Amino acid sequence: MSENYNHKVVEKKWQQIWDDDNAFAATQDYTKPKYYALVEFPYPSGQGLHVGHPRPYTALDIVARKRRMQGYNVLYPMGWDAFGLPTENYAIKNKIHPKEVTKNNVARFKEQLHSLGYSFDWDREVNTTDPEYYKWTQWIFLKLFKAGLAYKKEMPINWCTSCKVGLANEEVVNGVCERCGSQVVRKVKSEWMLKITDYADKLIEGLDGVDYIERVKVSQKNWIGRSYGAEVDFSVKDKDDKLRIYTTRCDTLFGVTYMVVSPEHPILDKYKDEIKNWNEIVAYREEAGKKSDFERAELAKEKTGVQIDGLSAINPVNNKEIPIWVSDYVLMSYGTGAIMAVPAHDERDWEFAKKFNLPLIQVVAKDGEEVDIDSAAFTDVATGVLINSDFINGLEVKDAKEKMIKFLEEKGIGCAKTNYKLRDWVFSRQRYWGEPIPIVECEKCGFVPIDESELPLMLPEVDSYMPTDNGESPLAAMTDWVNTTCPCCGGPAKRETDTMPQWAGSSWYFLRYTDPHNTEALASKEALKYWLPVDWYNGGMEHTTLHLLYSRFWHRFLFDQDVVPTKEPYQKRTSHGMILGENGEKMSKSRGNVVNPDDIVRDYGADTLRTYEMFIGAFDLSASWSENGVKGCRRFLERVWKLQDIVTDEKGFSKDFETKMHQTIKKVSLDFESLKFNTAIAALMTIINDFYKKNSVTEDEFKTFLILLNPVAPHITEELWALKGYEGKVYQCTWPEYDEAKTVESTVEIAVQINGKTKVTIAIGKEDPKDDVIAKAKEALGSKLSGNVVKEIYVPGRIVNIVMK
RNA sequence: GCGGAUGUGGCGGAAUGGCAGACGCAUCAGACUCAAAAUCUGACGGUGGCAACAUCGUGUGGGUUCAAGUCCCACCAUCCGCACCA
Repeated sequence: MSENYNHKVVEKKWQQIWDDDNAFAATQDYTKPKYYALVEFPYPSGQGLHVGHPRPYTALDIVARKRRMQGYNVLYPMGWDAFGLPTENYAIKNKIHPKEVTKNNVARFKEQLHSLGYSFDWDREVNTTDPEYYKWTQWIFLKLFKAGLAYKKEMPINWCTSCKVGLANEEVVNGVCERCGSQVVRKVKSEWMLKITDYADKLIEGLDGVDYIERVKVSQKNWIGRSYGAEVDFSVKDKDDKLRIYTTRCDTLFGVTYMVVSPEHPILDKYKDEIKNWNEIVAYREEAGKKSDFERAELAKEKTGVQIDGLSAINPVNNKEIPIWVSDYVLMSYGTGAIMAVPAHDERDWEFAKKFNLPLIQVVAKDGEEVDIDSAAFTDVATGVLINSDFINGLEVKDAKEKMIKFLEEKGIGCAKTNYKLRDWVFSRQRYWGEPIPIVECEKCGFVPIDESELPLMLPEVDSYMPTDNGESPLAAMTDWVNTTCPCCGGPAKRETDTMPQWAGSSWYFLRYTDPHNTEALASKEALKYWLPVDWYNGGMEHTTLHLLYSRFWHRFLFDQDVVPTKEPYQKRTSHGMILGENGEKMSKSRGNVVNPDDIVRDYGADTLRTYEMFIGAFDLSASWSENGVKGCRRFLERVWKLQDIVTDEKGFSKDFETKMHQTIKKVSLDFESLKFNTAIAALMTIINDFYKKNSVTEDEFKTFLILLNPVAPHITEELWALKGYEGKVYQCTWPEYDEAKTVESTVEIAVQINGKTKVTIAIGKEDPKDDVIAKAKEALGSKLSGNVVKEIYVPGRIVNIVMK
């Protein structure tokens, strides 16, 4: 009889052996077929590993281990996204240098990951806070700057009152800080910006060539928010001036009954002396200015606005005079900050017009029939036909748009225009623990990049990391660091004191893994050419419009700069669901439902944790933790362990088991590829139950089983392999192939139905002719078969259905 | 409001249009044990029946089909994004 399964001894032993063997290092042999599997590197927080981390890590560990056994040179790396606020806050609170905090946290994380038996190539570990790493983050920034894609701009930013830091639009969720949940207010600051908007089209088009789950593609497209329309100039009456608007419905120009400008629109100040109700306008503007964009949207239920008394506009297509209003439903940050209002065919305009009693003119009719526009705006583009619109009358919306644009362009009063919801990326953070921005400001030369040879621009030691209320980075107090000379003219200059956001280091880390110790370049051309693109990248849905979009932007830029060989960084993107607490709620300290993976590894073992997290349910859906479920997986591994007692010396698969073995190999192989780990494990559970039923396992059946289970539970399978004295180690084995022909049973049990309802089952030969099967079925049905047979259906190897009246 | 996803036993979840509920958990019964735990064996959607069996059953209502959890139409509920984007 075998000894008991002692996971503590077994797991420690094999982790040591893999380390000693350097078993999972990617090789430099660029002639072998490669496979690059990637999971998002973690932020090494003080809390240590969360039970949610192992889900994606195990999933791709399974893929990586399987690919190695299939002969690929596999790169499955891990690193640390270690800059960031929590570390800095912890450092401030406990008066330890963030560097130290990071070091300790990384050590803890690494130990935890190690205890889970992942096949990461630790020789390629990267850390975004390492100067040898952020040297290249800064280098990329300089490239962006030199390409004109990084610029500094005075602008209202999202300011988190608690973190005391500016946030990117993507980091503001429901009007509060994505990280700490505190209120976000507007604050005008001079900020570094990255022109991600220049890449909007490329980021949309790049999605066509990659294999991302659909919802990621959809979200990114929506976030970029491209729309095709036209810009049209309306002249201001009695002024030599124009008011430019953006519209996606230039076909409705004849239906314009008024215009609306945003409260921040410059035309207001320009003509303030002629605006009779200036006081009223100023009051409205102040009221609107107090609200954040979010609040404006929140309070959108009721439209507000003020008519400008003293200014009016002329509709360029029919020269009609129309009033101009000010309202905060028009945003300065989108389009031109001014709109033409067509209340008959736009819901917002309709609402506004109803409230302020403005006229409606119907210019689009449903299939040519006028509709009732007093009860609702008519916005259906598909069935719309133009009316009351002069030269575009009778045209469908699509054609009317085209003709109108042509007209506008000929007359020089408008042109086709594409717009985006995407804003440029606010890249400055008023914090210490981030990459210094390698720019100096010279009184004479303006913003000047420091020389590449000066990189890395090291983060200096400071006395206090405390963020300041005045919105300046703690670095600003370091006068001897701040004051420098201009690389251009040699005169006095000041260093930029803001640092980069956390998203900087994570926007290119996957490139560094390909060649992490390179001191000449971010990675060698050969390494990049061989390893890129990442074949499979798994990460959280929450990064869809942040990290994933940012890194695609940087990568595409680096492609344009001829630094990287592919347009897109990731060939395939999948996403995992969250692991919730036992009560179905999100795990959190305050809810008291947090599970610590260390406890599970200690009590049940890493293999059990890995198996459980893969068995818990569909990979892309969230799943609730269940301690009983963990026990069930441990029980399964116990049964695997005891299998060694019934293994024989017999080679090959036993005759009656051949089909089952091939079916299982097929099922497991395919399921691992399509993230269906739960059904793969179920198949392994099923076959082990069958092993016990026949009460013996041949050597080859056992070996095959161990190899199939190995990616999920690597330690126990290696140990059993060694205990049996089989040659080599499991991770060095070749992944078993299945023979399609042998997955098919020669005799099958099929259902016999009458009118679609199963009555009996019969065993038939797979190749039996229809007549024989029907005859057999009728015989089995016996007396149940009474009445007129209308139709006899036989789907080979599947089902018999007798249709009766 | 727009977009996306989900809806199947007591629970987590399986099902290329072809025997709904694989696999696991929980529960119950039996074996082993002085006893318990562990382990092993068996039962396990509802209703009726001692039973063979019958009948209903995959969010709701229609439809297509010999056959629908699966396909089509219309709804409902929950979750997640986005949200005055002209």
